[in-house]
Amino acid sequence: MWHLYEDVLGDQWRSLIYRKTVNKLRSLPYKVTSVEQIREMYGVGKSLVKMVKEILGTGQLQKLDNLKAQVGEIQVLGSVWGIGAIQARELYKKGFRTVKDLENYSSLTSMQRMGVKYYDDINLRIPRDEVADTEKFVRGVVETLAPGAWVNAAGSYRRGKPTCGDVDILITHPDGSRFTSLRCCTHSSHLHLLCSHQDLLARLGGTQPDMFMGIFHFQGKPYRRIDIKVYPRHVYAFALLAFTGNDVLNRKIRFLARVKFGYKLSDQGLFIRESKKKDVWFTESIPCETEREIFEKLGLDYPEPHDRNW
DNA sequence: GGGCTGTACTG
DNA sequence: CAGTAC
DNA sequence: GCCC
Repeated sequence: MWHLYEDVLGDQWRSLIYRKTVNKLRSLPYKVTSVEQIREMYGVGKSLVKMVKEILGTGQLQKLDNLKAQVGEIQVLGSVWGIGAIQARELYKKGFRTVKDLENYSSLTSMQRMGVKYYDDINLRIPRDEVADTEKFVRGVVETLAPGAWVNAAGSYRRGKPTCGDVDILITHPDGSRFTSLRCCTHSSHLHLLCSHQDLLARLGGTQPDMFMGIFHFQGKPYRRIDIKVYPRHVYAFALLAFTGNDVLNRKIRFLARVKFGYKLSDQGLFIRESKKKDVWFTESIPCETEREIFEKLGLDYPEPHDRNW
């Protein structure tokens, strides 16, 4: 249901609530059999209780069935990488119905084109072993470019998930002076190094040289979504935290950082908000070498990556 | 009623 | 800027 | 959607 709100209706807030609630109920140590078990839960209000009640009673949810019927084929369009709710509806209006319909449509962005081309592969889950192999492979390539560099697969892989939706790789170098050579990793010239192994298919996004978002083809496996990002060492802990996620955890701690401390937390640091009269600006980042330090600065217990699946 | 993370890309 | 993605 |  939250997919519907995300991909078709473009209601990110309902989508978020539904997703959070499903995860919440799923993570309970018992199976929900009565609404009394959830009535008091924070973040579960009248509407959700009602929905759960209906599901428990009838085994289905009318609202969802109606929605599905209404939305029909638009959802498929909205589930393409690079196509959001608005474009999905636009395309539907123009007569497109399936992903295949989009194959020869010229007015797609490069991201959408790739999303269409590899639609089936991209939507497959990736076994974590394969992510580990990919990480190892990238590490090998990077090592030849900048010996001593750190290469870590983040994302759901790092959170210990058995399968992943994409591969998210972070790179840094403990020696700052080596960093410049490292940034080349995401430059097209060095992506060619990866390409020469017939593994990296295409470059996309990021004129900024330290990020790559694209498609990866590895060892005859299906085509996979991969992000590679290069960060300077002094920011690495923040990047690792941000791209390990999950996103709900990020939002939670960023929100807390702001309202409780007046901080701004992002993948590039922890900044103190300064203001004088109307002007607001931020300080240099509070230095943190490790994720643990970041949590400490925010007065939070350190959660292991596998405890960040919110 | 208004906020709900913060950042960067494309077009 | 809107739209999309992470 | 929920919470303030």
